[in-house]
Amino acid sequence: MDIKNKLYQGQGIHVITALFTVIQGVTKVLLIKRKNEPFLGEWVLTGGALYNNEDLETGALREIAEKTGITDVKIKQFKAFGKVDRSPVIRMVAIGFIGLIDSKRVNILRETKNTSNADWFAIDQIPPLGFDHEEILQEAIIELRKEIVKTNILKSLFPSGVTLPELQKTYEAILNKKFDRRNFRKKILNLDLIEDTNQVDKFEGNKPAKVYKFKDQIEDKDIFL
Amino acid sequence: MDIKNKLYQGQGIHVITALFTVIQGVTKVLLIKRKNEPFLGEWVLTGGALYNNEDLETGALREIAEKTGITDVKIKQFKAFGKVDRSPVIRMVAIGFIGLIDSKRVNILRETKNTSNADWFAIDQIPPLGFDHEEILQEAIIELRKEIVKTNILKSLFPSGVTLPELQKTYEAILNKKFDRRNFRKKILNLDLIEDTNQVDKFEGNKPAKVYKFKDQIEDKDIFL
DNA sequence: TCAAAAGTGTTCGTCTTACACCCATGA
DNA sequence: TCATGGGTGTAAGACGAACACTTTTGA
Repeated sequence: MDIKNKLYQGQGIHVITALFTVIQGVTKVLLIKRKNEPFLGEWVLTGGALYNNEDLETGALREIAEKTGITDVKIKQFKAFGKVDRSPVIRMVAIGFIGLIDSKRVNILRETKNTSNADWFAIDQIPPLGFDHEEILQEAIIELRKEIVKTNILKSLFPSGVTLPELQKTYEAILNKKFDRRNFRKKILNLDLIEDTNQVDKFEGNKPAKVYKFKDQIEDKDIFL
Repeated sequence: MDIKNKLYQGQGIHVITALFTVIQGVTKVLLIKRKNEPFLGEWVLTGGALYNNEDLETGALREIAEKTGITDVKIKQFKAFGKVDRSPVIRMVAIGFIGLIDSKRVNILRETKNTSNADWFAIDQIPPLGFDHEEILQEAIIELRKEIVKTNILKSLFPSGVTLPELQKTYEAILNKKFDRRNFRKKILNLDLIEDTNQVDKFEGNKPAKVYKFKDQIEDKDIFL
């Protein structure tokens, strides 16, 4: 390989995470306002250039930690984005991740060295985004919907456990669909993603709900049986 | 973005395809013997450096065309591989693709400018591979198994149609599993991937089989109903 | 005792699995 | 007419959808 070959010289890698949360039944994504060129002043997803000394996931987690202070997110790589002109500076390929965090755990850094603002936006009320982040976000939403029915990715949203009614509201928010309570319970328990703790969650004035937690390990289902 | 920053200067992108075929009930992958450093003389998957003027898929297809002469393969991006030390020259991130081709259509170029040999290898008899291609191949096999039950990716293997007994042998080879003939028919037809043509395929000495073809468009199934 | 929210079971239709016989062809 | 391989149906169990009443709690 000739590292001076003009055909492929001067390339770079982005690691970009669509970081979701669910607040009061609304699915939201964290957006950051840029403080530098290119796309100065525009909103983008969490992310940036991958460093030479870190793996893809490590880089994505570093960017998340810089913007949110959160260090224990589960993220999942879902697709690479590499249109020739997706970045105006040099040829950049973006590796896209999704992740979920409990928004109550985050104190969003409103201003950092590279960003002038940050906030949660409902996924159906997204402003114009810089780079190709609108495309990345749309694919991220699809991936998120696939992941929550197959993996324990929602564990990051409920680190201390969740009741089935809460969980149902979360699924309904992310999938944008309503479920019958009885059928939801059967289905979600059949997915083998969560397990009963022996605690109950007391609210005022109504029957306490059982608390479940996401398993640490999910076994893969057989395909095509 | 400071393009001279040492933290992320001097990166590059690989596009790598695990190109599969099925020959007489055996799933095989195309491997190439390298003629240059690094990994001179070692076997690797089809691929190479992405050029600055091409999208990811375009680059992967160019590499396939250079090695096989085939230009109408369906490929699917499935994962990026970015361990810090996966390439010994400069920091390279690989974008992994899978694809299928009918081996009868290929005259493998045994010798090209960059490669000294090329051949099909059964996926359970793979020699040591250069770079991180063993890892890429293992994940590619898993992806292939998922794809053939959800998409028309097998269309490239049977451009002129296929009978159900042929198709069953193919699924059995790729999934490494046997099926009951009657149940296989029901299941595959239910997947809505193929449709009846009104032709039959005559062999000698037995009942002619109906010919089906893969649809061009597969509609996505609802998740979680 | 009431309001609010959680918990639970049954029926029906559809899909999954296991399993055996008939059909069309060329030799 | 026979050997080879292709095509089809049915019964039993599992899963998905629709649907209503009972339980627990605090006010």
